[in-house]
Amino acid sequence: MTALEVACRNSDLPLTIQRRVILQALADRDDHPTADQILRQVRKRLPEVSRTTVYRVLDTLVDLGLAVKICSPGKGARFDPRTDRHHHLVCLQCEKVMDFEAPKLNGLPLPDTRTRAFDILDYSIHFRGLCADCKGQSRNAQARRARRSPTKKSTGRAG
Amino acid sequence: MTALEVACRNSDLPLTIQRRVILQALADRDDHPTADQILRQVRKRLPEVSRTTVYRVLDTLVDLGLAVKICSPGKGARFDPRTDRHHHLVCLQCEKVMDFEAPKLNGLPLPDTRTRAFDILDYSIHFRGLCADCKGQSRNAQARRARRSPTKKSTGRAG
DNA sequence: CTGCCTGCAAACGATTTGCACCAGC
DNA sequence: GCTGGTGCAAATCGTTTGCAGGCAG
Repeated sequence: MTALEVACRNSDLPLTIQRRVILQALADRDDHPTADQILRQVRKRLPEVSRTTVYRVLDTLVDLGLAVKICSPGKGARFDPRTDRHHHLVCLQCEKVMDFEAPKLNGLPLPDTRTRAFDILDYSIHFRGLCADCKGQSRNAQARRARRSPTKKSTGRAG
Repeated sequence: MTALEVACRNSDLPLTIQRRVILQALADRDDHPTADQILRQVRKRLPEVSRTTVYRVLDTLVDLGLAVKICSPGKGARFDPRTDRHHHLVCLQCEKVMDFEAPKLNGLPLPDTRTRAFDILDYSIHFRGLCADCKGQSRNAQARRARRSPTKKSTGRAG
């Protein structure tokens, strides 16, 4: 938790209780929670905390480099307490995002983007697929199809 | 545009004007537009089209495998007409997402996720950094800091 | 003709904003 | 004590839903 103190001092930011507790709540999880999930967890310690503050503080933590807002297919923003290089398993069906360690993939050469005038600072690989919970069920399209016409037995594409 | 006809026939879906035009609008861009951006573009051809329909059709196109909902750090869902393997440059500041070709990175071995019970179907690499427009300006944190206290000259961390 | 798709508007959920008060430095 | 962070509630933005009529097959 010293990292927060250092970062706040460096940036001339007051070190509030909320910032402490929210960072702690985030650090305690590895499931890339949304702001609302953090809110619920934070309220166990600080029942008074407002949703607004959670949003603002999470934003601040990202600024400070203590957290990362991850890329996800869903609608709610999600945060990751890990700022080191790591990768993700993204379920195409339930949109869950899991951390995935693949040391062999941590040393890829950063491609040359000079022609694009883009400064690459880091990378992460998104492995898209189906998580354990979803893979048993059915594929994306099939699920939706079924939902739309439950009585009609779809002919093909069972594979 | 035949792909849409085939897909609709395969799935017993009517081939509506809206589906044609929305897919065309998406296919015409490579900037991973949001539903709203698509809406604006589609209305040039079909002024009557409703926002709802755009959302629904984009969803359908994803089902049909004619588009992909991409992972992005922003709040609005974004769609990609490309379904083949490719990678992305993600600007940490403006949250723009650009396609990035890196043939050398298209053949990575899919890691073994049996222990995680996760079926990997594909992957894509997110290169995070600063785009041309943003890199001249300032780093993420600095930009926000400046916005908060415009008069105060931040000391350090220029690197 | 029949059913699904579309358009409308309202519901809904996530996030932001303005303002008064309180806490950290 | 001053500054700016926080809490509240309302505004805003993105997305979804229920229903009536239109169009593709």
